Amino acid sequence: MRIGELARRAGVSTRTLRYYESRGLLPTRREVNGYRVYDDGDLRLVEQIRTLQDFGFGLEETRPFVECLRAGHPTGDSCPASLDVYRGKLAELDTLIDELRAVRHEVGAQLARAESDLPDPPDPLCQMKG
Amino acid sequence: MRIGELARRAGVSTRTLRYYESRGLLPTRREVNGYRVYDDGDLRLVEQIRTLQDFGFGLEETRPFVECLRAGHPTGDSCPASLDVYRGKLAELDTLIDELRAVRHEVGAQLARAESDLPDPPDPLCQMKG
DNA sequence: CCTTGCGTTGACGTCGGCGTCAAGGTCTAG
DNA sequence: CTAGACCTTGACGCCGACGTCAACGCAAGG
Repeated sequence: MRIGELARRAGVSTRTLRYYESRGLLPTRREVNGYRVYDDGDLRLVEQIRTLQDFGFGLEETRPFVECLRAGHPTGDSCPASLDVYRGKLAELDTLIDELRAVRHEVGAQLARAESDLPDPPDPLCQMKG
Repeated sequence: MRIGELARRAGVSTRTLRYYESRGLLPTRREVNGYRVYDDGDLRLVEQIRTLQDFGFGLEETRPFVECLRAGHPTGDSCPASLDVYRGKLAELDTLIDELRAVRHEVGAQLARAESDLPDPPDPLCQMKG
């Protein structure tokens, strides 16, 4: 399989695949003419990367998973290093969510205060008259 | 007051102030020699911008607040446009928080599954022997 | 021979909010 | 006169994950 087919099957662009390769996440096997050649294992690598990316992982954070798969393990998270990344991400998410909730609370309070200072323009069809 | 003093009092860099000006958020009054000149009202503008930025608002989102202040209103959120930004941000935060919680749930599940498949290396001082 | 559809590398563009020079002008104190 | 502390504009750098374009090679069909 060449880069175009892998791209189609993985649902990414060829540019993305070349970028992953430049980051050392994909192997660099070539045909005689210089074309990149891939197999189903490489498809799994890309799928693993995409899954994690969709979760908001940075590319570097996917590296342990990729290396785990390339080492022959059944899944990308069959290795301790991957689990550490999971744990780190959980902590990061917890922190972030807490911060966002605090901000949400703040903004909500500001909105409430501002709304009470400046009551919104009354409905013209249902205006209070006295 | 000139740019350096405003920067100190607002706790930002002069670069930041010039950037705000380039975005049309700060006025462009000058002394005879070309130096920028500011007053306390401008300090309030910068403080308003910083407050919102700390909440995660983009610069463009601070514009209604800034214009509201510059229009002479007592606070940046004394205008309907500002309230709309508040409301939009609240919706955005709610969506984002929900997404992050979903991701957190997913990642947590993956970690649990992977940990059960690959129990962590037992404590070397308390290793099971039989 | 020519087109079509693949592939290749290299390099610049994107987005936000500035940081960080570079090269110069202005004003004040000594 | 000079040092220094301030100011000016302009322009490139940064981060991440690519998009997009240029200019070219390779292979097959008509």
